[in-house]
Amino acid sequence: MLSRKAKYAINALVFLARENKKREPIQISKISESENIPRKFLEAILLDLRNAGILQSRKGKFGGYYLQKDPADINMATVMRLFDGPIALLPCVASNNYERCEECTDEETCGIRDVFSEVRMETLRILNSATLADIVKRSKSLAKKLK
Amino acid sequence: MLSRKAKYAINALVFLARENKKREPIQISKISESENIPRKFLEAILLDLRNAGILQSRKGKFGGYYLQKDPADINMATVMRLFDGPIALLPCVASNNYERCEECTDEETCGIRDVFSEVRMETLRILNSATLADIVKRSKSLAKKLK
DNA sequence: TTAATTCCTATTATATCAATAGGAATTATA
DNA sequence: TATAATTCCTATTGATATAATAGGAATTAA
Repeated sequence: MLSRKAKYAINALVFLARENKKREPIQISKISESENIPRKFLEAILLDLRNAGILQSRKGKFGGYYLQKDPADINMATVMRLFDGPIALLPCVASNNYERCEECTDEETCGIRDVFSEVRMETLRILNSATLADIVKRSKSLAKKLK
Repeated sequence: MLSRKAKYAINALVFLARENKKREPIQISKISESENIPRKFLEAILLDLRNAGILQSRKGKFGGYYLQKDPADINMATVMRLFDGPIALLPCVASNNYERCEECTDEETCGIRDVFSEVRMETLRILNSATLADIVKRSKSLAKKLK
């Protein structure tokens, strides 16, 4: 499961992509209320997103947060890695944060690794192409279907 | 990432599928040494697998554990759920353990949910068909390629 | 009776998660 | 320049999960 941090981050980002096309500073409290995220917790999350170069901020009165990049250039894999670490389910199939499994005797012929490497590939295929823009589009398409 | 419990469980099961076709009781210490899993920790894991109906045990002298079912009928999704809970990355896309996301206002048009529902489907497609038999086969096939 | 084993409960140490608290620093504007 | 509104930053907390370990009861084969 995603941590709450990661889920809240995604919700906040999608909110900004959808409601703040002009990229003006939006206050934490505004996002917190709209997306039902505890105020102080969100504060820490947005700070992390800023330090990662995903959000920009303006301090002081009328300050707030806005997207630094185009919504089509921010994807779920990036956000998830930031808060929850590697996407891979085993350290030995991570390609960013690769680590050998301590208990493993022969990585090259490991059938378990083979399976989880496949899982990682498919998961990344989806998460890399799931950008904020894509998610907003999906929402609209779902809303259309319903009416 | 999988917990160590889940990873150790998988390693132990694959070991039994590969090395114990006759399904005789194999002692904890044997599995522990072969697979480099802490003895006492493995003990608890095997007990869980037995309580879940995946392993059988015999007590007393010459006792031990062996597979209860055919290796083709034990898959990764089942084992992972047992130790690490739902496969889904969001509670709202789990179909076994479904739960509404507290903060969510409109599940039906949620683009995030749409993405993670896709991830879950693809992941389960792979994990459901990744049986112990399949994994042993993959190992052999990898070994063949290497020589 | 004994040795070898699983079974079961409790305990521990560490880390992670989910959040809260409080105040410093910054900024717009009246 | 004073003030109100905000982000920035560090520390703390309580709860839960993780990764084990300990010790002995119960069971079984010989």
